[in-house]
Amino acid sequence: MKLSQRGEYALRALLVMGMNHGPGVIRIKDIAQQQNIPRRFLEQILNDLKSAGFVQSKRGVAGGYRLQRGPDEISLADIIRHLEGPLAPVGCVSVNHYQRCSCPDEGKCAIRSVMQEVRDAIVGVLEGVTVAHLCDRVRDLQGPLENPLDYVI
Amino acid sequence: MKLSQRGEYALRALLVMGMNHGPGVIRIKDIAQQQNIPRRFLEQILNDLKSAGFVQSKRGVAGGYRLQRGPDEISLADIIRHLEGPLAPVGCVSVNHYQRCSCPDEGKCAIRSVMQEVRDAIVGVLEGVTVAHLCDRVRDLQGPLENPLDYVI
DNA sequence: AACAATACTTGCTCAATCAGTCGGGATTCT
DNA sequence: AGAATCCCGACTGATTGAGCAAGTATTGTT
Repeated sequence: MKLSQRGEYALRALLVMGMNHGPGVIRIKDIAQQQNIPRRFLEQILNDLKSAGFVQSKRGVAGGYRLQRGPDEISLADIIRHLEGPLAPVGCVSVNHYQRCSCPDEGKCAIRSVMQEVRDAIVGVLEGVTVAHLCDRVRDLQGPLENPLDYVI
Repeated sequence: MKLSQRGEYALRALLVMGMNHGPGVIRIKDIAQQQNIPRRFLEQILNDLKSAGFVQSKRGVAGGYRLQRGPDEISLADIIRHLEGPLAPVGCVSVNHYQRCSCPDEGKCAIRSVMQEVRDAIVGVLEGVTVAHLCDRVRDLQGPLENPLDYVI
């Protein structure tokens, strides 16, 4: 029931890209500095997010990253599933990565039925939140600011 | 967001003890066989559960384990917290094992606010389910049986 | 008192995962 | 041509997970 450091960094990076979403790209270096993420590590992570189709990249001197889809089309559930694997606490209640467990009859397994509820609770939250929602929250939480670029994540 | 094998075994073992709750004890060997858990590994786990105060043991030839408190006094949240650490997906939203994260202002962190909801959702389920509830579920799920000892977990 | 069955303790292994680091290669703008 | 940037693969060092093994201590039975 843990989000890895890698996962947290990824979310933070995606949020930065969400806040600055537009035609242009953002440099890894900037994200790393702003969010205090080891640059080399972030490279790996963004590369991964790229092959998963969450972000696009542009190489060369004015290169960087941007979201591939709109911020409202990327749910946290999708992101975390890709980075951390199943959201379900045990494989036998995972919808997308089901894996049979060793109990004799799943249909009658009480533990499974509880874990099912846990899974649904987690997925319920994460499926309902997109990067765009995250951006809204940032704006809500920070209230009105002098400089609209002066936000914090 | 994962329950370890160890954790699953522990829950299964506790459930067996819950179903057979009474003055007597149950042998490790029996639990291990019934639930298909490596015996040596289960010894470790039960020992751990013992030092945590969930179960009692009796040594010697008619020895074994039983629940220390009543099945209705042990919540899954307690058990899992002890075995796996915090239920929260990130330390900065954990109530019992809070740990500051690297973001500049937690109060304004959008990711944190989502993770808070995830935590609450998980805790909401797990806090509400005790070993006794699990036992009820077993009985519900299995329906009426010839032999009341002939249940499955 | 001897024996057998049981729990207890300690220490070990082997593999996987996490959190990075590093060196260099490929691309693109100026 | 050169600098800035992303890209790729390998590597490390620490930690955790999932057990195994050998032997010790305790207790009931005979």
